Amino acid sequence: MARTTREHRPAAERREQLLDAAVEVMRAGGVAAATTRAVADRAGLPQGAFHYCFRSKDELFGALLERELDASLGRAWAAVTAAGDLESGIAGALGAILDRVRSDPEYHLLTAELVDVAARTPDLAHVAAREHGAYVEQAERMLRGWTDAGGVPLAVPARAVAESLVAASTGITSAWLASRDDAAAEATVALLARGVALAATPR
Amino acid sequence: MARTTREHRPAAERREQLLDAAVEVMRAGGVAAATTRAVADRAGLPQGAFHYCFRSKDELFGALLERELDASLGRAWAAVTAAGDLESGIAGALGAILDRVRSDPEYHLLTAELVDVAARTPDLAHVAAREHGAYVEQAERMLRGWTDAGGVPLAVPARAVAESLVAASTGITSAWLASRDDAAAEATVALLARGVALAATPR
DNA sequence: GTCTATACGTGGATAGAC
DNA sequence: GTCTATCCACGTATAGAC
Repeated sequence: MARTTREHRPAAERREQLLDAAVEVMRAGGVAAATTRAVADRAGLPQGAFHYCFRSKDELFGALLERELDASLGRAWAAVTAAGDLESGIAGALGAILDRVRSDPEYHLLTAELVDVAARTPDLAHVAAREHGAYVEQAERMLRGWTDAGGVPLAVPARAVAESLVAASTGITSAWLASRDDAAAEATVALLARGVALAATPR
Repeated sequence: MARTTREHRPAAERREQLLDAAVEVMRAGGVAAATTRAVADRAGLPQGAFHYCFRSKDELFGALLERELDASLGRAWAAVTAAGDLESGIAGALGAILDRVRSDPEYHLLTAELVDVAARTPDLAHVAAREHGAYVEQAERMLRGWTDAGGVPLAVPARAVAESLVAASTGITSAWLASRDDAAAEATVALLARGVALAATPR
């Protein structure tokens, strides 16, 4: 027998429910699949619920973008702790990111698509830019952690090295997502790690 | 006064018209904006014309993907001709790609989105993979051209260097598309070019 | 072969009941 | 605050005129 009434829950909780559901729907079918109906259905809510949690689909989209990118950011360079020399530290970091992508390709395909869409949408462009900046900053912090502790001096600004690492990780990631070629990805990790380390260290 | 009849043109020509129109529509509004109506309108054709040129929207999408990626590929590393040493050759190549992206950001945002969508779509995943492979191959050919001519030996397989260059160019491109930071992008080009050259050359 | 008119489904959003 | 019923615009595809 169908339940006629539904438990009343605070709107904030419903929002989270809907955001979770949106991610699930998008994982399976991409951004285009996330209609208000599909998202609400997945969340086990009536379609109308959508519009008293979010004013519009665009608003959900913005909220989703911020939440997922922040979450993704938090996990990005986290796995990397210690490092012997600079090269193996960088290789470890790039390898860790690659592993995360390999363990959940759909999710990372989704975040890539989200960033693309955000970069095009005027209201959301700043989110993509801010996210990129935060990503670089985190890489820079990681680098400084190593250099301060291990006494490895850099021949170039840490910021520039950080930018290069972010570019490298993005490139490696999207190459793997397109080709699914493990060997090539690992070779690229090794070569770029070696290269960045060499270019960043005084000779 | 409205023209009541329309000139009859061969279907192949209509297809090109529609593909051109699809690119224009997508540049402005992303992949999602490319509805059959919008595309046909932009091409100056009735909506129904769509369906005797393409069996479905998916078919247009596949055709578009192949055409644009092939075109993009043809232009990718073409600007680079000669090079003094390996490092400046690589820097020139990466810089040329960055310039192309800067001169037409919407278009490159679009190709990025197209690749994302293709990678997710089962029927189209092979297109993304093939494109990536072709891209690497072209970079490898460029490298071989330099090494054969200039007598610059490589310490690692040319293929691995090529993979790294493709990853680097992708990463640099998407960083710039997100941040629009010219200085950072140029610094990354320089650092990665230097790094790849150092890592690829016997020490 | 080319084009028009139209059917049918889907999607976003709202008004108002509970 | 929560939910239902419904509106209207849009999107794809087809049937059939020219």
